[in-house]
Amino acid sequence: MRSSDLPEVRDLQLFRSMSEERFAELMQAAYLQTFPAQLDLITEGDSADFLYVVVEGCVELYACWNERQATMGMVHPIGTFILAAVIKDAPFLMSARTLDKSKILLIPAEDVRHVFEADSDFARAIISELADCYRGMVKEHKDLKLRSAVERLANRLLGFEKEQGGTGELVLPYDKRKLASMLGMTPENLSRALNTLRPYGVDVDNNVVRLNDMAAVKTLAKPTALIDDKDT
Amino acid sequence: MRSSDLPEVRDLQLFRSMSEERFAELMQAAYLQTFPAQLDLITEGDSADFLYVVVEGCVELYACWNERQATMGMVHPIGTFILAAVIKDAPFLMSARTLDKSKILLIPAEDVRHVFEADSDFARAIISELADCYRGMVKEHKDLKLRSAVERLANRLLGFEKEQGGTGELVLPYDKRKLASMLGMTPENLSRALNTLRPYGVDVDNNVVRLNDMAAVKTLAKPTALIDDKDT
DNA sequence: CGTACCATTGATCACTATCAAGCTACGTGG
DNA sequence: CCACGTAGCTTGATAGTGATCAATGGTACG
Repeated sequence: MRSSDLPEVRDLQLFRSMSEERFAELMQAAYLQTFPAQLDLITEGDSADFLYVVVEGCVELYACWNERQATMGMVHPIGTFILAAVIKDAPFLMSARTLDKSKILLIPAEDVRHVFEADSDFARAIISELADCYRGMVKEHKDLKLRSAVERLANRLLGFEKEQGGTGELVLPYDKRKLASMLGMTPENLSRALNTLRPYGVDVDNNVVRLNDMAAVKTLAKPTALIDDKDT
Repeated sequence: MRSSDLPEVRDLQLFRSMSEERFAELMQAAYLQTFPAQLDLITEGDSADFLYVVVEGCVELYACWNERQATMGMVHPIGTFILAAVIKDAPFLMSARTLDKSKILLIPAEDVRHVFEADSDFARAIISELADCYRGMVKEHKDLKLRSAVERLANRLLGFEKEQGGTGELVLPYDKRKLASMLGMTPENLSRALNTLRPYGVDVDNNVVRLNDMAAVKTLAKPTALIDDKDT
């Protein structure tokens, strides 16, 4: 791998402030690989051999316990996952699988740890990334702990609508089945929750949702920056 | 504040690897203050002026939304909180209040950010701390998303029993009311959940719990390092 | 054209929250 | 020392929320 192959990766917040040499050192041992959809990349409990960077496609993070399974998050280009496990050299707490055919960069964990010991700019970038991950997880936790299923759904719809341009219309970015798991409910329940929202001007046509009465949805959803904003 | 005043703080993982000068620099502007019980220290949404270190006592982290409230975690000596907000210079996602009378060290956020820019050892220590916080939150989230209330309770009891010496007996470290909120349920429900566990050899006497049949509880609780272990 | 998978709906059940009442322990003030 | 109020815990009754099971219809893909 040469660094020139991946300007988008070089441009990641995480790598932007590194020196060219360090970046080259990291990339030298890295693999860029294309995986088919629905392929298991890592399994929780395994040890962290690589840092993963999603370059194309989409990766689902999920967790299992006692035959149950829950989606913990989605990773889109350009994003990394399992940074914390790599840093701590600790077992993964989550599993990951491709959702679509995906191009993924694998950076040996050893090298990441080595470079972060040597390059304090990289160390600072990691801090920023980890702090973001932490705050994201806190928000997810608040969402689940403080809201009902319908409230979570309404807020998520508002979020999708905003990030898709604020046209009052949105496309569900995943299967309803996946979406349900993300929201911490069953597919049947998601179906009913969408019906519950119809009186609030929410019209569903397959994976297209129209929000005809944003005010009503917001009154129900009560979105707040401290849970629903990606940044802040 | 002089650094010699607080050997325990100096011994924190977070500060251990700093040079004496850097540590002195941090401590110079810091306040060590004693607060009464039930005092609000920070409110979610506020901006991060200080990094907090609990030296004595106990602090509850909690979050609110739409008149609802949930305990997000507890901080015991010697532990820090809201590190991520300080680093990112972002608003708090959680509120904090003292549970008991508590001695707390307040380090100006400005200084923390300054020192972490200058001292790469400190930066690395922050990485380790943040990674721990992140992984802790992932575990909390898995716990809530994958388990029922009784399962969460059973696992928590096993955790308390282990950290209190593994004698088969444990003292509930908080009010049942708080414990319920930590576990994501109502006090009434906690009461009933404890009754549900009686057939599994769980005897409750006020805040003392005896586990007379560890095997039975474990069969129900199915504890796993990937959710229930503090380390790993 | 059939198979497989997803989404929806209905019926039912399990779990959790809410509301109300009563109990106990504790601290205060008479 | 006792009466009282307060707060925390428990229990019962009930309602609400979400999960499970089963059946159906639609759609994509081979």
